[in-house]
Amino acid sequence: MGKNMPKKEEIRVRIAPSPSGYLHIGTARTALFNYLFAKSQGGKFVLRIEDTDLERSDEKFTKEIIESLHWLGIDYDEGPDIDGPYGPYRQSERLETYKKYLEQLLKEDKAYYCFCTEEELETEREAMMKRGEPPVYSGRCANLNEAEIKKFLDEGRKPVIRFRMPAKKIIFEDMIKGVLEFDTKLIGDITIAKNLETPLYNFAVVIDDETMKISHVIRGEDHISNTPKQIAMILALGFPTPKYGHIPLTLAPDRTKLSKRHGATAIADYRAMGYLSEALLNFIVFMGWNPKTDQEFFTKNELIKHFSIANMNKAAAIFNIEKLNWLNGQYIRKMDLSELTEECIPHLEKTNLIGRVGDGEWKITATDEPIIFDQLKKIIALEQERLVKLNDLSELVSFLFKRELTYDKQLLIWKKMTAQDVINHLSETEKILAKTDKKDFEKEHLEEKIKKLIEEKKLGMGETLWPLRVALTGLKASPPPFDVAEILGKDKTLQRIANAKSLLEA
RNA sequence: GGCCCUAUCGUCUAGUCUGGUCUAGGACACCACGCUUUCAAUGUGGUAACCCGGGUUCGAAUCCCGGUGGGGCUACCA
Repeated sequence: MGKNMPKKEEIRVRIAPSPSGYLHIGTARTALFNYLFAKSQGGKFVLRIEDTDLERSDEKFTKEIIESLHWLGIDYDEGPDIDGPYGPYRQSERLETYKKYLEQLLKEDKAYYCFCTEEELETEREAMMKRGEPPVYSGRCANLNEAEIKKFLDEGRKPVIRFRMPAKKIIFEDMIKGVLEFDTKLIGDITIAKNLETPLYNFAVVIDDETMKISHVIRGEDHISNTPKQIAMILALGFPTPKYGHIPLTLAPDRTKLSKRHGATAIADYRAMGYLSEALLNFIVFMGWNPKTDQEFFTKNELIKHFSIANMNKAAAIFNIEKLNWLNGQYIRKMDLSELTEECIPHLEKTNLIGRVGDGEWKITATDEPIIFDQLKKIIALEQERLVKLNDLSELVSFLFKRELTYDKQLLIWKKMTAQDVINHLSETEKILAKTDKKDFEKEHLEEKIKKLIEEKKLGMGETLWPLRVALTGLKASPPPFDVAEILGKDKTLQRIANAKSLLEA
């Protein structure tokens, strides 16, 4: 490499959530695309916390955002908790910087103080809309003289700072949407700060993106209309313009912006429901992007390898939970059993089926019996191919943890059997099981024995297996009886069969 | 109201730039069948879409124009 080669401009992108709520699906998706864009090109991804609105910001949300991002594996290179060369990464800690540029703009007469009250502006806007005009600021305070200013100040009015919007066409090429054109006359002089110490969004973004050397601004398309405002300020400040890419929004099934009213919208909600982060990531990326092949499963590294912003869609996508569920089930099935068990244990604890008594030791809440990891693993194996999301688990396996099963005795009866038939069939299997050694109480062995019995005595599969299964589970849908018997163990298995028989006799 | 974005199965989408190979492909969901003691998983098959109207062209999902639908923005929020 020649020493005189110009250094290639570093790719730096960011997400800039405001800590006024949990990390939202939409924000996470924007973060993912930024992350993939950066990582696929050796760039840097930064997290910036936009907490200029102190009223609505809360540190607990900053923490939560960081945690959710971490859980998803969307790792940033610089952020509030990972220092870098362009920090600090919270807007509330960058006030000096904004002030400096605010003063510059004021001094150069590219911004001015506006004394209009919110009420005055409101009525003005309404009137303009009524007349079918774009609701732009009238410019009433654009050229105030000293006496007028003094008068307003004496009235006790608190001014805001407005940017003097030059009248021009602003054209930029969006990486996703193509060439976009705006007329600033329709925008007018926008407010950029409440005062020197409290900048407003559009201004703070411009300063931060420049001072953090952001090369590409990739964000939701709800920001398209902010872009000309920001470019106008960039031009006034003499900054270089970053490249823009506006990604389509994700919508709820009713085609409106995803919100609380539609149910879960926070990443943390999905985590709590037992969605796997890999599945969620895989799902989210497919709303708006696709590899142009039939491949549907992607690891994070594969995504990095295959991602291209040119493959992004232009239209909004609707959040389809059915597909997420399917994907999550697929990921669960492919998961290593020990790992899956680790993930599942907190859900069993949360529903109080088991309680932790020590390191790697639990006890069954209903019976006080101890249970170890390997036993839990067997239980998870039972449901691995049935699970859609982890918090469905407890309901599926609770029959294993109960002291006694309660169910309708009619459930024991297979098709046209009589109660006596069922008792007889249960007795046959009971005999075989009673003769089986405790250490041979293992599903393959049991299956072999019982199927042999069925064949020899011509008992019928359904007639034998259905009552047995119900006796052991109390459920009309469950895993096979052999698997259940192994987990239950000889004593409980026999006990449950006896219970079923007495239930029928009653 | 104004400005902007957008439009292929119910949903996610391929195909649109470079018109014919598209009687429009894949996936989810749904339905049927097979396997099966039940559920699940799995296998096979099926239903299902180019928003509408003009134009250009031998030929349009693809190009052009006009509608319509959906979405976003229009704050002293971000």
